[in-house]
Amino acid sequence: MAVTIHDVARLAGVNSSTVSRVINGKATISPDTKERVYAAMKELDYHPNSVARSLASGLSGAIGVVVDARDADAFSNVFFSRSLFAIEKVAQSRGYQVLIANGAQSRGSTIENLMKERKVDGLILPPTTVRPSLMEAVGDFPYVVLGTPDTLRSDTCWVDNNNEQGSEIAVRHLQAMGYQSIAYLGGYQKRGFTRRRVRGYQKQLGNGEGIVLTTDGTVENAHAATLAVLRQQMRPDAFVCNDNLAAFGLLKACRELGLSVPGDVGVVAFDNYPLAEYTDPPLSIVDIDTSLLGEQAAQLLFQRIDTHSGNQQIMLSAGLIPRLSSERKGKP
Amino acid sequence: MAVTIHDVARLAGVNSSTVSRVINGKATISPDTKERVYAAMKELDYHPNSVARSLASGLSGAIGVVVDARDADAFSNVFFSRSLFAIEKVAQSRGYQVLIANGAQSRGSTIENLMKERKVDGLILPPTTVRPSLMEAVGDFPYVVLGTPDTLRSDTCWVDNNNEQGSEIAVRHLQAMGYQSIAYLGGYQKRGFTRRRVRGYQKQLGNGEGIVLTTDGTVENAHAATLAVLRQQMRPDAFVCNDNLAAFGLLKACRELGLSVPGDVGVVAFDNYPLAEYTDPPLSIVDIDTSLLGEQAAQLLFQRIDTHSGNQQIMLSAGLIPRLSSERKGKP
DNA sequence: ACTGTTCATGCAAGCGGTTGCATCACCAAA
DNA sequence: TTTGGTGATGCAACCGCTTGCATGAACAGT
Repeated sequence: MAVTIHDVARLAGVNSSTVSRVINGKATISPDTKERVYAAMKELDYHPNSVARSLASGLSGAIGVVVDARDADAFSNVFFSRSLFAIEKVAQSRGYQVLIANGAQSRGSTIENLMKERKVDGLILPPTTVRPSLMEAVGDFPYVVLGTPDTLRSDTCWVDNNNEQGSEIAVRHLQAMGYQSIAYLGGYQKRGFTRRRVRGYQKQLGNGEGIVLTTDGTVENAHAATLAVLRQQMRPDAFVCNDNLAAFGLLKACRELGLSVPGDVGVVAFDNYPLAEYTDPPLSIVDIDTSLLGEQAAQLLFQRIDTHSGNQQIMLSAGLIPRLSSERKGKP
Repeated sequence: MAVTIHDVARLAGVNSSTVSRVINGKATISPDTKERVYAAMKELDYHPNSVARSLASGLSGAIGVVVDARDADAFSNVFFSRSLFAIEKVAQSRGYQVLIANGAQSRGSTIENLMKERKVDGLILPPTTVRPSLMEAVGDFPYVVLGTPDTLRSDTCWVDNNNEQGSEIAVRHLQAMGYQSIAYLGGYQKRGFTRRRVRGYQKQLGNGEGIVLTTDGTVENAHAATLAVLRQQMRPDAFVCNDNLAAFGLLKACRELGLSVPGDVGVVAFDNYPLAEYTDPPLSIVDIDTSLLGEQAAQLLFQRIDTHSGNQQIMLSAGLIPRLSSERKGKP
């Protein structure tokens, strides 16, 4: 049916193993033969069957990226999507495919199947999936966690940004701009990265200080929570927001109460969504280079696939993008 | 190394072909044998090697989703991400893997390689990739276009939402709310879906009417363009925006000029981004069910994979979600 | 001229499944 | 009993490529 390596070999007058060697370039082949083989391949429009290759070589030629997405919008999360973009880029440059799988909507164990059925040569996992039971099943199969796993083990390989430090620079910035009563808004405390952000916030403020407003992650919730707090006598004059959605809720509450941002209230939010620059006022952001995160994760994964070693933890620093929302207190 | 079907066969005291038949369930096997085989599989923790399976069966067990993404944020595009989510769901229910590939950042022809190297059994393509040259190479390989291809051919299978009708309901709604001079804001005219939206807008207005503001798709551009137009003597009193970003630019311009939205200016935008509900004012939206779009595309693709027939074009209608931004003219 | 290397290539055994055909036991119908 | 059918299973080829080992030619060293 399709053109095979044997057809090429026949046309070039050589053995199929020679053709294979030409394709893979890992043997000495006479220039003359090489040329004939290339000509034959071109003439027949030959494309090697990647499945047969995988079977013979024992490598699937794909890596898997697992997401823990319950609803459709989880995929549009910039963290995931930018990382994915970068991962795909690295994979493509290595001739690898990227396979995505939603860990949340499967019945069985997606991850185990992906590895045990040899569908992928390595995995990029979200921290939520990393539990002892899984780790046992995984064994020394190459994987990298995109984020910090809750159960820290020295043999787990991960890439994350420094959430604690991100909060610290946010708080420091707000303090430098003259804000004195800084609250932390948002996020499920269940999530590891949120806990770390809160910890960084508290650390920077000094012991026991601070107000942490926990929300369920929705804009409404952030709106309601801040509305309540801002009505109090001793209201905070600045907020570090766990994400852009929380900031949106906050901005809305400020508008409703006639509080000016900046001036009355300073705001810094995590994650540089495309729209963050265009809110009213533009949001100051703790920026995380999620592309770089993805790139590093992919590179680390390939290193592990190649060498079955290279156990590393990579922590990237967050940067601050100051915009109007955190301008000096009392200015307008 | 790994457990194979032969190991299972040996333990169960049968031939490997019997084990294969048990796994695939497409032959009569005595209950007794079946049980022994299952027991052996469980005992050895056997997982069939999907690569070997693919080779023997001639099916890769994966579908490919191609994106045309130049920058990292293209992946976070709700259109893409919600569709992808739905596609993955359908694929998973069929035991298929989803492989993503960026058509824009590859050197060679991603699409051709994906099919010719047998990496996928079918493809979901963006309309931008559908050119005659490719179609020839594709032959009768199963694929579905997610969007309307520019070069319409009756044998091309696609799923799209009705962009013309989307504009029409937007205009009709604004008219019903008392707005009289409605402009269309945004979008590269190069993109097919934008052209269709503009066409629908013009059609609903009647011949030759209307103002179309073309932008490069950025918020800045939309901002600048609307700022200029709104300063004119005879300014439009409403806008249909090609996307949420354009609406953001518009809202900013209105704020700066002291125009109230709604009241002075009415706004309806395409695409229901999560934040659209929380802008100031909340945006009225032409809503496209991208999840459904993805689901239909995947189902259609599987139908074609199964039967190599089922040539269809599916067009879904858009709906309107009225919010504050298009409230009655002159109200406040 | 003889032997040891090196280079280029062929041979054939896998990789781990699937599947058409053959086989055999068992049972019903003639 | 003979014949035909049917259900359960084995045999072995095959899917298309990779790779260790064998072979033979060419060449250099002595």
